[in-house]
Parts: sequence; structure tokens; C-alpha cells
Amino acid sequence: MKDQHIVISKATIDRLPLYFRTLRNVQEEGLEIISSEELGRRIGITPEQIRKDLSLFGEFGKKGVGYYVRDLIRNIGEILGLHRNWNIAIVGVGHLGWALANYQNFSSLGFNLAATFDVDPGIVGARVNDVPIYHLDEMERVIPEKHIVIGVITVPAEFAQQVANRLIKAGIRGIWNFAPIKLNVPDDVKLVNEDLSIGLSSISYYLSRQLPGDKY
Amino acid sequence: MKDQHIVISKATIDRLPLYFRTLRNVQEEGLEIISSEELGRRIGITPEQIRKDLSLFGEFGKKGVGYYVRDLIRNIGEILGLHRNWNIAIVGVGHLGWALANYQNFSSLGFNLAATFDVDPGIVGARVNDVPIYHLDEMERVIPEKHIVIGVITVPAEFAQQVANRLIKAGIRGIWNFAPIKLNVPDDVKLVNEDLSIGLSSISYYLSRQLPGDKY
DNA sequence: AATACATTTTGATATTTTTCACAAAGTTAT
DNA sequence: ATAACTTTGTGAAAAATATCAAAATGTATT
Repeated sequence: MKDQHIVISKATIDRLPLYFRTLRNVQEEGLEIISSEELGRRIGITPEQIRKDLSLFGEFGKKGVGYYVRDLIRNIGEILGLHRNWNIAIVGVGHLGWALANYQNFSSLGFNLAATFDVDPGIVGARVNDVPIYHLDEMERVIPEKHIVIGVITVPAEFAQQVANRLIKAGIRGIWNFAPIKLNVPDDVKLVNEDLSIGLSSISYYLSRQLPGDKY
Repeated sequence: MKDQHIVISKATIDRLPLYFRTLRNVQEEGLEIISSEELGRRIGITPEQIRKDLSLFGEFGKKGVGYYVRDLIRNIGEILGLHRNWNIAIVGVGHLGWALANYQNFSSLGFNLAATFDVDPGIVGARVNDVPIYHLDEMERVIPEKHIVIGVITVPAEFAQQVANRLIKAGIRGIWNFAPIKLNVPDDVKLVNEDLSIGLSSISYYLSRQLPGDKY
């Protein structure tokens, strides 16, 4: 294992879930060993990149052989902290919050939806995917009680900052923000923004250059 | 304007929607002029980065003054092709497809949801956000008919590749893929993957290092 | 047992991206 | 009109990231 203090780049961290997912697919196919070459082919990434990324955390492969799929899944899972079963909460049970609450892939990664919050009296008290919908005002009680450490913000942009503030006050350590706005959070809270407009806009950008009919 | 043939980095393209969105907020506040300094402060990015990014496309600012908000919005909008009103289709009206169909931010960016597709007889024929839900088999007819150029894939991973194939055959030019699988598409089709597991996994990674109780 | 082959690990190199620093150009104050 | 600010645009430097190449190690073959 390498020095804990070298900083791993965000690009590397973002590739690890890709390796993890692909390896689990590989495992389901019954393969026990895979080379960086073959893994790279399946992900669409160079084998050097994969080996370099992994080497930042340790030596997981076997020269002349490749990587033992099961071991590598376990190792990457531990690197990503996916063996811990994090409790998460979704704030804002609108269309997107509802969809995320029903997204099955999260539980398979070790994330356990423990609570959702909203203010709409029409849905507070009901359940989504068998998880209770609490009123926002119960956040300060429910979050510590259920040991929730990650909050998902799917409220309209104008409420996102105050929701973030309350989540943090309630003890949350990580925020996954879907509201299209810049949130201010203290340094010890990990913030990840999921900006859905970027994906579509970038498709638009590339198509504009490919398709005729415009100056760009 | 710069040489059309220099390649703009993906990182730059991904920042433009951020500039665009923030500028529109600034405009709503009534500001007519903004400096790269202030814009950077609001986005959480250095002003040099903003100026460098913009300079790749032209000279949009005024020395000693800043950027005229309205002009810069128009210019970035044209760079991103957001002035074109793209017709898009969503394939897979499950929880996520449903949520995206109801996501209001897209229409404000010039994306027009023209059709959705599914195979579930329980929903085919109905409407989502006032847009018809067609059967998948109507894709080949509806997509050219409605001049749809961008397809959003929100079907389970195991069907994603065949959906992509059919979309492409039907004439789609860009694909926004939410299925957690690597899609193979021809070079002239722009593919953008939206991998929702990356965001959560990276929060898990950082929290694992911050919180006690594990070897990493 | 020796040779050929496969594959990881890793230091070195190349490339890409960001930051720096300053000239150029515009504005404001005296 | 001049001087002091302000802010952009951009070449140069620095930093970060990815690729290359070769040593190390293990496996398969003769």
C-alpha cells in the first residue's frame, strides 16, 4: 500500500466506480481472472490507465496473470468505502427524488435509503420505496437517530442552500446536490454536484459543430 | 473568433453550461455587466479559467469593464447550440425517465421533449408531462417524423445497447445514456454517459478517509 | 531447465490543463 | 490631459494527468 498522504486525483476516483461495476459484470459472467487489457476494452479506457490508477492504492494484480476478479472487487470496494453500508437520506420527494428513491443500483453499491424528507402535506407520512417520507422539520431528529451521513438534495434551487445548512447542522457529512446552484458548505463536508444540464448541453455543443446550419 | 479546428477540451465544454446558468441568474438579478472575478466567485472557479475558456471562442469582454451579461449569454448559448431548440426523446418511462420528462430546466435550455417510448402496455398511449408515450416499435417512424435528434436512454442496462442501435438507425445524432453500461456507437453519434453511481461512490470514498473506523 | 511469452508495476516522458503575470485597452478622478 | 485604476486577453510557466517503455515476475512450452 502507498503513502496515505499522496492525493489521488478526482479523475482516478471517478474511474474506480466504473472498474467496480464492470468487474461485477465480469464476475457474473463467471470469469475469475481478468487482465487490464480486457478490462480496458470493456470500459473503453487504456489498460495503462487502469494499472496506474490501481497502483496508487496497492498491488492488486499478479504479473503474467492479471487480476483476480473477486479480490479486485473487494479491494476497490474497500477503497471506495462501499463495504460500509452508508445510510442516506433524500430531501425533496419530487419527480427526481422519487426516481432516485426507487433507483435499485444504489442499494447494490451499499447505500441504504433510511429516510426521505419533504414539506408537501400531501405526501408527508406516506412512503416511497417502503421508506418513510418525513416532514423537513423532523430532519434534526431523524438524521442522527438513523445514523444518516449522506444527504441527497433534490429540492428546487431556491431552497437548496437552506436545506444544505440544515442537513449539515443535523450532522450530515456528505451532500449529493442535484439543484442547479452553487452550494456553500464547510470544508469537512464533502459536496458533489450532479449537474444534469451539462450532459445535454455538451451533446448540443458537439451536434452543432457536426450538423450544418450554423456559424459554429 | 479563433481557428475552428483547435479542439476544445471536454473540461471547458463542461464549464460553459455553468457559466450560462450563472449568467442567467445574474441577469435575473438585474445586473447588466459582470467581471470574470465576480462570475468566478459565484461559480467557485478562478477568473483566469473563465477568461481562458471564453478566449478560445472569441473576445466577448470589454477591457476595464467586464462582460455584458446579455451578450455573453447569447454568445455562450450560440457556442453550446442552445439557440436551436433541439427535439429530444426519452426511451424508457420508468421512474428516472418519468422524472426527466418532468424536469423543467431542460425546456429553459432549448430542449423540447417531443416523444417518449416504452414497451409497457400499461403506459403506452398515455402521456407524461403532456408528451405522448409511444411503443418502442414506433420509434423508426416517430423519430424522423418529429425531427428528433437526441435520444435519452433510461432503460435497464440489458436493453440499452439494442435501444441505442434502434435510435441510431432511426436517425438520432446524440445519445444521453443513463444505463450503467458501456454503449458502442458509431463515431458520428455523440454519446454522453450520465453515471449516477460515480457521484455517490466518490462521496463514499472521501467520507471513508475522513471518518474513523477503516484502514483506508 | 531453459526459453518464450504474458502481464503487472513503475520510473520517465509527453501531453494536457491550469495558473501566473503582464501588456493592452478602457474608465474614472484630478 | 494626465495619472491612477480596472479588467480583459494571452503567451509563458507550472502543475496535473496520461502514456510510454522497460524491468520484474510469473506461466507455459519445449
